[in-house]
Amino acid sequence: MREPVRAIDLLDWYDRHARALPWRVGPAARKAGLRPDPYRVWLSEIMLQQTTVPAVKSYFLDFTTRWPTVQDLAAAPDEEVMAAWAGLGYYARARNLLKCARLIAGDFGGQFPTDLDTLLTLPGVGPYTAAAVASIAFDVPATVVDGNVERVMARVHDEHTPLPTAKAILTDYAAALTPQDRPGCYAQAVMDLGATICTPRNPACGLCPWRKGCAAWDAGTAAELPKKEPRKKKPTRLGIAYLARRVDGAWLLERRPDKGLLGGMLGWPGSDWNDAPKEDPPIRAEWKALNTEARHTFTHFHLRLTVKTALVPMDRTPQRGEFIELSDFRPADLPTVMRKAFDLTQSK
DNA sequence: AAACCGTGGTC
DNA sequence: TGACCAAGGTT
Repeated sequence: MREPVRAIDLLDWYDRHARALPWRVGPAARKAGLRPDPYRVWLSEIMLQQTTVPAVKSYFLDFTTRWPTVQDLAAAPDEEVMAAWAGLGYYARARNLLKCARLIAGDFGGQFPTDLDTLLTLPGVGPYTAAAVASIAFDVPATVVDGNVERVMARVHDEHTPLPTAKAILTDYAAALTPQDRPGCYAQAVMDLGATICTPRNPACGLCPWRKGCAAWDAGTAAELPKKEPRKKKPTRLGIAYLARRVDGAWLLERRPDKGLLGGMLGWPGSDWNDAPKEDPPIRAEWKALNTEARHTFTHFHLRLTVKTALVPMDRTPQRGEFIELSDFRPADLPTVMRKAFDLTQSK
């Protein structure tokens, strides 16, 4: 007979093994009555959407240093925030981040709502993030369901239904376990368990506080759960990027429209990305293709980008984009694919 | 409701 | 190289 899985056992484990993270108030301090700043909880949760903890850390420190409060962030210019987000990916998050910050600073008097329904109305805040903010910042007993929780629940219940079909049942399992006491610590504890013990590969079941209640442990199936529907193969698309350098060192760049891929970000003028991209240089010049192409993989396709360069005189006007002075140009402000193209012009 | 939306690490 | 994976949300 298997023992029941209980929140209290996970909380005891969390009290001893909680990860120290820049946005986290640890279990001891929380027991003393401390809670994290809701602004920092919200900001970290947006950054952590489909993004690893190591990738987020430096961005979180940079954002909270430059914009310590939601009012500071709300007052920041769009371009500065987009540049600060560059490299983190999923740029709609940054656009929604600003929308949300301005909404909170304006309509909400600077205070984040504490209830799920209101949180869900905020741009960029879905079921996971609403539950995370409610529980972690306010100790509302809401249930977080992220990839970690799905994996832990699939294993505890030895659920073989593949995702995403299994999402609803796994959510029910997770909700049934959420305690009324210390829901904020509990939410972080399940995710810590998934991140450090109940990992996708080679789970450390020997160290798991829930092993005695885990159906997959009994069945020996932990490592193969959760099941997932097979993914589609990514097609390869081709493209051309035009990197024009003016004789004074300025670079020709173009702000991308808010909608679509890399929306709102700075980038090199270029062709569409498809099977047969058309030549469409942004300024009259002698273009030379580099011998190496920039390769980059997006969420749903591979890109092979031909990089063309040209040196142009001071008095020539571009048809698209605008020249940015060398002193104002930082490659780190570009999304990664654009930075890769730039890096190719700097090598050798 | 399936498709779209980034990136870096790992195996 | 390539496939998989990571604290999802929007349309």
